[in-house]
Amino acid sequence: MQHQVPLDQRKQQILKAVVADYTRTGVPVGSASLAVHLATWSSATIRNELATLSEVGYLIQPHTSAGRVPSDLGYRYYVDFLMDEEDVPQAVRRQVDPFFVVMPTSVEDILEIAATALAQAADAVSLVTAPRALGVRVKHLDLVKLNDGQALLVLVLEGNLVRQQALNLTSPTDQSVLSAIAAGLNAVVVGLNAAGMSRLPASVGTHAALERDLLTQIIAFMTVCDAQQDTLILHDGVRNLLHQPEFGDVELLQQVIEVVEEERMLAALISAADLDHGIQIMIGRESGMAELSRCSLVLTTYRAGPERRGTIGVLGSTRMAYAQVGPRVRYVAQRVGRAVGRA
Amino acid sequence: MQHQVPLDQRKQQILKAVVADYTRTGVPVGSASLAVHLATWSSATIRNELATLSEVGYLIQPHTSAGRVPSDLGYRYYVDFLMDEEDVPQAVRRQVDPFFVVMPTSVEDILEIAATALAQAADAVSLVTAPRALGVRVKHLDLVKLNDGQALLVLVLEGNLVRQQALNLTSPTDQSVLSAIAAGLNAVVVGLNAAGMSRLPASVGTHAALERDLLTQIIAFMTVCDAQQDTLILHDGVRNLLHQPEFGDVELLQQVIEVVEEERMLAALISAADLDHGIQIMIGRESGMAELSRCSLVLTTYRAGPERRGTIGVLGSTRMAYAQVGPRVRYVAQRVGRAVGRA
DNA sequence: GCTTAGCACTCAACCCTGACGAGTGCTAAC
DNA sequence: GTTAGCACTCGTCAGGGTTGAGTGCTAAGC
Repeated sequence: MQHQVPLDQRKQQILKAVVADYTRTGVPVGSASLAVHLATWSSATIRNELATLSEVGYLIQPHTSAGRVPSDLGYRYYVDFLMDEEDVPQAVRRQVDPFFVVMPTSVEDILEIAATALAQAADAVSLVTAPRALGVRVKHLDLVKLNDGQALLVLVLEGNLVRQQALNLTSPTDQSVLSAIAAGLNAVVVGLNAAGMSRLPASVGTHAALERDLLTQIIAFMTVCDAQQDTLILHDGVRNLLHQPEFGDVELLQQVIEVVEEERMLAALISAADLDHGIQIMIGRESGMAELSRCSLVLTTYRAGPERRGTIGVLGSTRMAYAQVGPRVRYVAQRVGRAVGRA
Repeated sequence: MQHQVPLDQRKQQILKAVVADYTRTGVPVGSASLAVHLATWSSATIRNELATLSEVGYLIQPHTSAGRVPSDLGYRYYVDFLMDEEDVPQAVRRQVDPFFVVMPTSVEDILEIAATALAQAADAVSLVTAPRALGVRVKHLDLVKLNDGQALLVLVLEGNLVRQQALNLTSPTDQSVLSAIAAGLNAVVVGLNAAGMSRLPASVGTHAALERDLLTQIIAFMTVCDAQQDTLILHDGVRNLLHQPEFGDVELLQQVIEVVEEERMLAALISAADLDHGIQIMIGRESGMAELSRCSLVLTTYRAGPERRGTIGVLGSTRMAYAQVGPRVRYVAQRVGRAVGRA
């Protein structure tokens, strides 16, 4: 594949017009219809330019006598240099905002709401990951006796993220003892993350051995939480793919839905994404997944604090309206960040 | 629509053969191919019988010169009187069982796993509701201070179902006070459901007013949990619909996926289902939802105790293999019930 | 030398047609 | 009551002609 050939002014205008037209109609765009929008030049001139744009790989002709369609590379050039991002329209804001006025208590609830809101706002499949627990601190913990051999650990993390896990008891232990241990741990453990907890000095007291053992199990569980966090992906809006003509082909649709439902593959993709600078857009084959060769991903980070970040974005056709989708993803990301931060 | 016309022996055999053939191939079945299976009669005889079966509404002819397809009513007759349920094959058991050997701690995790397992086992969309919280008892509760005006209630219900909710504090209250109140409530509240809690005598002690107020909020929240429980539906396996020829029509597919993603509508349907006797099968338009006119639901109840029941089942094409799907749904339901019961 | 009108050419999409065949209903004979 | 035979129906499919959108190329114009 060629790479980022520089374009003169006119070629840029034409490429931009092709993208705009094709995004709107979904039909390969020909020189004649371009000549209407770009009245400065005749269709013949445009035809010549289209030919060179095809040669350098920015446009593709589905067949000899068809119009042009932007290639992945063409979209890439458009996104990098030509796109004018559009403001999020009032109508969309009014659609999104209500989702965030009800104040849910848990981060999970917020994320689920966000997925629904974004799917609607971007008319695509939305993807949302939980804020990375790495660095997340314990707010409170509790131990509930299950039976002689087990106790249930209830962890309240920052963001009111509640996690539970069965812990093994080395010997039968009363609820009162468990409560005492929980109280003792709460005194020292609050505000620490997994790393901080493992640096705690050995405890003293009547139940030191048991306490130490439980703490080890708790630290292990927190590490598991960290790892799990990365693979959890909520999604919504598969229905939005269905009314798009490019997914009229059921084969294609099936592949995409399988990837979305499988989550694992998306998780790998998303965690590999480099999100430090605003929005990341992966176009077509750039994702590296054959199944998504006709799809693009628009991802960004939401921030609910210096160390609490998650990923949110959409998966849609390569033909999506990037100029609209980007800002909308950012808009929802901002709402989510704020909501998660409050929680 | 006609209703349940009784059939003689031969018509029953023919109807059964039509259902079997059509379920296998997805193609309207003609008299000739039936004559091969039912060697006792000639194709002409069968043709006559097919004609009467069509007249009474059990079969449908897509067009004049096509074979026959079972109508909703035909499937109903088949399911009620003709179907021989098949044992769940070893292969499927071996596919399902591993899902339930890892012991997750929370009911939610089990349900999610169950959805995946059932989707795979039945090759359809699986639907799982949480066990109804009505009658579910509190195992443990805890109060965590959020800020001067709010505390986080963490409820551990039977089945290690953890629920959290922000409660309002009438006045700024220290964590130590909250812990004391939690301890006091734990002493009286454990083992009670919402109804039982509202019958508690007025408490005494230093924080009686606050405690009373919080208890009211807790009871309100538990009631909300009860209601929410009914509308929560997990689903998995939308991908399984895609490789079925009847959903080659994207229109149809879109409607079905919309209903599944919407959840609300399914929740209404499921809660209306009468599940006291084993398995309930809703065929095509029996569900009353136009969008699902080409789909059937096979639902059953899983039991994790006398008062802890949820619904599990599948949504698939009307052309599904009822004789296989029913037992598989029951099989997974049994596993789920057991797993939830242990939790 | 860049632009553009003109023109021949290409090729998917569409429609029409006829052959095919799966399947039917009816009739008459067994 | 059953069945062989037959005319009939109608969807499917392949072939063929037409259409039209769109191209590339060329030659004339500015």
